[in-house]
Amino acid sequence: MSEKYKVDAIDQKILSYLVKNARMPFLEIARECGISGAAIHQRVKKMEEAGIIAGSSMVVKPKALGFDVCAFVGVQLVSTNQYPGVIEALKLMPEVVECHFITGEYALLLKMFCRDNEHLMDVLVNTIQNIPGISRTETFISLDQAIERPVYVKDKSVVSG
Amino acid sequence: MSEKYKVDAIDQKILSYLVKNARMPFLEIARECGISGAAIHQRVKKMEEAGIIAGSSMVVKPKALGFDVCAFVGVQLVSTNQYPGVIEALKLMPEVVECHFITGEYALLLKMFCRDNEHLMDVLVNTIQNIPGISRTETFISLDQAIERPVYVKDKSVVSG
DNA sequence: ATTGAAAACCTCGAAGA
DNA sequence: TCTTCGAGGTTTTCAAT
Repeated sequence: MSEKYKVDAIDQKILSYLVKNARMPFLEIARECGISGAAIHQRVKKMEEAGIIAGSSMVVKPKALGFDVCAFVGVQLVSTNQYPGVIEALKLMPEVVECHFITGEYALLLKMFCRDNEHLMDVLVNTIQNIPGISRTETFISLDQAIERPVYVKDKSVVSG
Repeated sequence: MSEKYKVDAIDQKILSYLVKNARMPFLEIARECGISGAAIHQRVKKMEEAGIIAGSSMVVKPKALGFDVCAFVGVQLVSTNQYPGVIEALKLMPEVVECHFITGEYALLLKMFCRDNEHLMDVLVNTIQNIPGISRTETFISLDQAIERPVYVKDKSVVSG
C-alpha cells in the first residue's frame, strides 16, 4: 500500500477499460492505448502493488444468490472509542458488504444483503444488537436500486473535459 | 434478463471464485470444480445471458483517482411520482455511483464520490438541488470505509453450514 | 518505462454422447 | 449438460533499449 504511485493519463485510460470490464484482454487495451501488451501488464501489476487496484470482481445480482433484501443500517455506538471491536464483529457477518464511519446522527452506516425480511430481522435483533458497543440502529430497506456503477474514471485521452 | 436460470452448487462455486477475482482463469476454476474448462465457460456464459452476472470490474481505490470524499446523501422528493426524471438526472452525474429507493425519512439514498469538500458542496448546491422534483437533502460524509467486499457467495462444496 | 519475441497457457466454438 | 479437440489469442517473462 505504498501511496507514492502517480496515476498518469495512460494508467487512467487502462483503468477506464478495466473498471468497465475486468476481463478485457491486456492486448486489446494495448491496441487502444498504442503501447505494447507487456507495458499494460507491467502498469497493471504496479497499480496492484501500489494498492490502486484493490482486486477485481464479477458483479453478481444478489437476487440470483437468494439475497432478496438490501438494507442500509445506521448504527449508534455507546461510545465512539468502542469502534474497533464493533468493526471486528461486523466483519464476521457475511451479510455486511460495506461499513462506513459517517458524520451525523449515526456513527456507522452499514450496507447489508439478506435473504428476506425474516433474515434481516434476525440479523438486526440477534446479531447486530448483541454486539457490545452498539446502542441503537435504524434500518432503511432498499426497495429498488436505480443506479449501480463503478467509480467514474475519465479517459483523459479524449481531450474535451 | 430471463429470470428462469437456477444457480446450482457448481455455479455457486464458480461465482465464489469469480466474485473474489474476476480474472481467475476458467481452467483453474475447472480444476477446482472437477469439470472441464469448456463447461465453466458455458456456465459463465449462461449466467451472463441470464443477467445473473451483470459484468465485472476492477476495484479501484477512489483516492488514487483523486476522489478523496465519499458521501451518502438522503434525498426527499417533492412528490414520489416525480422519481423517473430525478433518476435520469442523477444518472448524468458521474459522482453518483449508487441510488436506492429506501424506506424511511428519505425517498432516495445516494452514494457519491467527489474530489474534495468543495466539489461535494458544488454538486449538492449547484446540481442536485437544481434537479426538479428534489426538495431537501441531508449529507452524511464517509470519514472512513472499514468494510468493502462483494456479496457473500457460499461455496457449497464445503459441506459445513 | 518500454519493447519484441517465445513459451506456456487460456478461450471458446464445434461436434458428439 | 457434459466432454474432447484445436486454432487462434493471451499472458508472462526477459534481455535489450
